[in-house]
Amino acid sequence: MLSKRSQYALKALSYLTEKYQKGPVLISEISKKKKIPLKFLENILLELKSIGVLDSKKGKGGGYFLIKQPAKIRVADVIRKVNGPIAMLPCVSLYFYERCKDCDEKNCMLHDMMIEVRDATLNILEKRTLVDLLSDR
Amino acid sequence: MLSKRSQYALKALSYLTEKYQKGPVLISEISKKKKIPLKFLENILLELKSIGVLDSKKGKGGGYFLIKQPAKIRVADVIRKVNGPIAMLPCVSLYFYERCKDCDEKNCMLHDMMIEVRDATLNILEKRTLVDLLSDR
DNA sequence: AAATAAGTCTACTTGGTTGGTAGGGTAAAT
DNA sequence: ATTTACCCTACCAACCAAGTAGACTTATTT
Repeated sequence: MLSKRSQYALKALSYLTEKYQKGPVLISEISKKKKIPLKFLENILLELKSIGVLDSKKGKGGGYFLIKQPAKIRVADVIRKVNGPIAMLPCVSLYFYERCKDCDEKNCMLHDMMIEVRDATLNILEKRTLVDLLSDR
Repeated sequence: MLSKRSQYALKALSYLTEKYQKGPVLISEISKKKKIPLKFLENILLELKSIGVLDSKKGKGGGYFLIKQPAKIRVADVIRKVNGPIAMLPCVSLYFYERCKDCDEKNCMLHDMMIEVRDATLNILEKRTLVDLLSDR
């Protein structure tokens, strides 16, 4: 399941996509328009800065804004940052890989099946970008 | 992410698949062979009875055994019982549906994308059965 | 009938995660 | 210097995951 955090992140980013290249947008504005608790949203946006999709300006006239083309910001990357792994098992995760004890990956059928699931999922989430999230309203 | 519970469930069932129609198997045997904490496993097996894939006999010579052909027991159904929803959002879940507030499903692109992900996932997990989990060792 | 084997049931614990909230600090513009 | 707005740290309640403990019930064997 996607966390609230991820859903909020995507909603906020989709709002910023609508306002792309129109100057900084207040956290409070996003919060109000997308019905996201303000302080929670602050925290999420801050985290998103680390994947280089947005930046902020302080002081009057400040706010958040995308610094990357919305069409180049992949849904998968947002989810990975905010939610964590997309795969169903650590041992099949590309970005959060962890070896699994008590299971030889070479001949574990569960492993193989979960790789298939991962690929099918990524095939969708890595092709979709913020632009695909629009017409959301 | 799949819970330990689900992984244990699938491992236990795959062991029972190997022993299909060879009489009851002790929880303690499964526990030892598959390295699953005994009391935790007890609990999981008990829960699995409710989806009608296995039954048990008490007393000496007792144990657990499959009552359905392994080739007809779908991985997806096991996961649903033990782990919960497979979909990434409640509003796109087939078996655990919940309407999402603050998002009109009719024109929420996130919703549509997650339906795609769900279908891609189910296309794999509903086609695979316990038999496909073998050769696991 | 008693002993033993085995699953059943209830309850508890421990640790981590989720979804927040509170409040002061810092930087930038006017 | 004041105001605006993001930054940072800390905290909290509720929930869930993973597992443990122990008594209870049912079935078999002697």
